[in-house]
Amino acid sequence: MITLAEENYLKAIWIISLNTNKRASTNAIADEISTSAASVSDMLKKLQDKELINYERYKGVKLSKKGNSLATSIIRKHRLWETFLVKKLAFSWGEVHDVAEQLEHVKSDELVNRLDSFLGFPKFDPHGEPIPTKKGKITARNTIPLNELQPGTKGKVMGVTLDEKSFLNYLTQLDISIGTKIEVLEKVSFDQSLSVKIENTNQHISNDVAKHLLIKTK
Amino acid sequence: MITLAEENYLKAIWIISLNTNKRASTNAIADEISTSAASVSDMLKKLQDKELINYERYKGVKLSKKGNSLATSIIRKHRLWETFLVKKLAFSWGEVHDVAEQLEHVKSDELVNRLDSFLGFPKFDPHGEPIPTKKGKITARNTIPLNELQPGTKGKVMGVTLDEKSFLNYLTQLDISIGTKIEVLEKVSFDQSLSVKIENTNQHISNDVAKHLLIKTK
DNA sequence: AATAATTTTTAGACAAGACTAAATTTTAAT
DNA sequence: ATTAAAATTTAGTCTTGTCTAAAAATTATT
Repeated sequence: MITLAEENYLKAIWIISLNTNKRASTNAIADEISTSAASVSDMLKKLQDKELINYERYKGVKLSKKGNSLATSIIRKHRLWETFLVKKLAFSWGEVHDVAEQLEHVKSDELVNRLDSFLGFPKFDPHGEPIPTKKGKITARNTIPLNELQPGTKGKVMGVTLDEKSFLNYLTQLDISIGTKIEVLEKVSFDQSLSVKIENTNQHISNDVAKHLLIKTK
Repeated sequence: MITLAEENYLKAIWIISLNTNKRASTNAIADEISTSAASVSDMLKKLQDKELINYERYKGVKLSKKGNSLATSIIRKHRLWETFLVKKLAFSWGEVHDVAEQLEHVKSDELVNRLDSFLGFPKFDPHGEPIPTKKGKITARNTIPLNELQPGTKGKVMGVTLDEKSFLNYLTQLDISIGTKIEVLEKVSFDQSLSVKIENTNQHISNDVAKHLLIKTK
């Protein structure tokens, strides 16, 4: 049986590996999970014993096949629940994360699969992140971060890559959500900030915001 | 902050007090929660410190106002989730208990209230048990256990008072569910078993089964 | 290549919640 | 009213997951 704490570690390692493609370091995990490096070290040993990760002292970790499939299923649950909360219970973007963080740990394959079916087997969650299938397959997104777009390009917002309340609230303020049409007008080379047209009104946004917005240019 | 274990204890005490109307004994709690009496003793002290119960050594416990309101909200969550599972995800009676047992511990008032609204503010769960409102109000049922009915009486099954897989599966086998019409034909005084007519076919059921079936005689 | 800085691990404690065995209190039975 | 039985509590351990401080290993810097 896998514990709640173990699940959170697996998820953290999964997320870090996704963003960096390297072995996850002890400190990175400690950071992701908001705990001490010592606690991480302890836990890594336990996960190693259970063969959920591939761990060498001082060298960081990688998920094992078993560990990866478990982590993927947690991500699947998290994103399905977020979809449920937004689509069915009318929560807004910013509010769902904490609740989904709890719901993702409910253990029942039957439940997840029925929820999946109830939602119509969605491929992406409300943030635009792909939802792994029952078998662990993840649909690739053909999108590009807004900050990499050339001036003059038009596209549609397909997702975000940062799940933070303050960020999502700011987007709401800018009138940006999934599906919003956006056009890059000008790029300031000094600070990489962008002038953009959002649904016919001009706005100026920082590179920090732009890099977390996923755009499909068709 | 209240822990998961504490929530389970409060719920156990709530359930025992409901059935007996007396102070809950240490052993009864240990039984309900499948743990040792020693563990219960330990926990009661902690709950006392938090003023969630009213506890005197060797005298059993009663929920405090605060404890009762917390327990009620857990029951509310449990029954709302069971309703969701059956009504929206098409689970059957017998399957929902274990999953609801996990879901009831998810912490978010917003979630519960939206779920309640999504389900149309149901007053009873799939087993016929009343669902406490947001304010803790519990609708009384005007029903009577089947074993207390006189021969010749007709009624409708409104609920069950035992949430056990084997029991619920047996009911399915007998073709009994919420809303089923039932008529008491004869009562065997030796073992209190009953001859009943269920949707036009005659069946014979034990007192043990009958006492857990709630009937509305109109 | 030697030293400094950083990262990671080990050692030792602690809190929550559980257990078994033993002691104590209450209740039942003679 | 004693004694026997049952219920409850206390004492002492154990596991999980966390922490701080100190030690060890790795990486960076001069």
